[in-house]
Amino acid sequence: MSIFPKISFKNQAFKLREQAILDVATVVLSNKGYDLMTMDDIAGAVGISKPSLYKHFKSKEELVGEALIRLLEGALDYVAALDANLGPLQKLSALLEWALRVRLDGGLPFLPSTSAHVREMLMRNLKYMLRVRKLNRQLEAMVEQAQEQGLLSRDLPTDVILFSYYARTCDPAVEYLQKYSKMSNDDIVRHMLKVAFEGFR
Amino acid sequence: MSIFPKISFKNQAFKLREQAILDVATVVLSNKGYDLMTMDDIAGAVGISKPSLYKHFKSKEELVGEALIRLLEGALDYVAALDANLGPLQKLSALLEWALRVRLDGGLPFLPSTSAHVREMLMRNLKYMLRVRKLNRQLEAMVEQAQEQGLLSRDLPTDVILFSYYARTCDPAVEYLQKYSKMSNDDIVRHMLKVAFEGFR
DNA sequence: GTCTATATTGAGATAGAC
DNA sequence: GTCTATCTCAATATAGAC
Repeated sequence: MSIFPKISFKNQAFKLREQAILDVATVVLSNKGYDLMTMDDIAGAVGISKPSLYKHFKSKEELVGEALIRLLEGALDYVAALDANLGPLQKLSALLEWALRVRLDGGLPFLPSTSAHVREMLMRNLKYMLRVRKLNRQLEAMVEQAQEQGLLSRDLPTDVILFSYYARTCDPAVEYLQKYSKMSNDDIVRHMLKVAFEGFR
Repeated sequence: MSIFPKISFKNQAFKLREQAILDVATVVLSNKGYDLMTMDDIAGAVGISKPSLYKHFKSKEELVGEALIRLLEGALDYVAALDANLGPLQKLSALLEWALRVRLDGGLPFLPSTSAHVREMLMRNLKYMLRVRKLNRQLEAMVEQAQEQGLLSRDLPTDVILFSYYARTCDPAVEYLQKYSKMSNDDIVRHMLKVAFEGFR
């Protein structure tokens, strides 16, 4: 007659709700952005009260940080699961495609470069920065490799390519195409990849 | 002994201050974005009180709208002043270069696609939308011409190119390069143009 | 742990004296 | 037209009952 099962069950429910909160936060963030997202929005959409929400996350900043960390971990997992036989360019292309599809499905862009406040907040978030740096190291290595193999322009500095690559993961053209063109998601992804790697020409 | 000169002089000073306010708003907007920019910031930086600021602009939305309208008019003037002998691709390149330099000098990006609130506010701003549509018509014509002449990819739909073109004017890679690389502004512009038109390869 | 009700703060906007 | 002082309201965060 241990009481552990009950506690464990409660914990499990708690964890599940935590994921539900993060899911909601992700959608709201991607729709309204950080500043316009309110804790009332989140609590209301999840179907709990605000104080309960604060039992899970002690501040708005922490909540948003965790949502972004989960996203980064998704990216890191995706990279880790990539076929080791793929070349650096294929990996870069695959990850960009993944990021675009996540966004088209209502997910978040990496690196919300939007608000100075958000950037600053994330820079103070060690857990987040750890993952950013890990992902960045891997991407930088891929870009350098691809440049060495002549698959990416050697005329461009590595950081120009790398920053531009990040920028493509949050390219606003995606939302505009989704909203104002009748294109399928597959077509949007295909075209955005082409523009990123080949340019307008 | 007409009183007109005095009134005219006052009016002139009023107009001058209006420009000063817009200058300040432009810088603050580009640094902190819409949500973090406060009317206290603006009043403080201009050196006037908040009620005086509200004599010039009856709301924050109107102030920001006017700042963005001034920017768009700069772009329209720039396009109008372009050598008529230039081809469509050269014009597109020149305008993108202009936009990047404006931003590197502390100016604003076109189309602050950042916040849903800002987008919505601008859509309601007829004066702003009038200029957006005018600029958009001209750019669309250039892209179509360039595609017909085979200077831009004919595989890509026109709106993909057009939206991506807009996105390059507010590419966050610019700020990252400015902040984290030791590159000169000229080099940043050169590289960003190359990435936009030729892609990473 | 969950809720209702409330404290607190920050920022847009204005009243009213000069 | 300009300012000081203030209003108002929305949103983060919490106190306290159950």
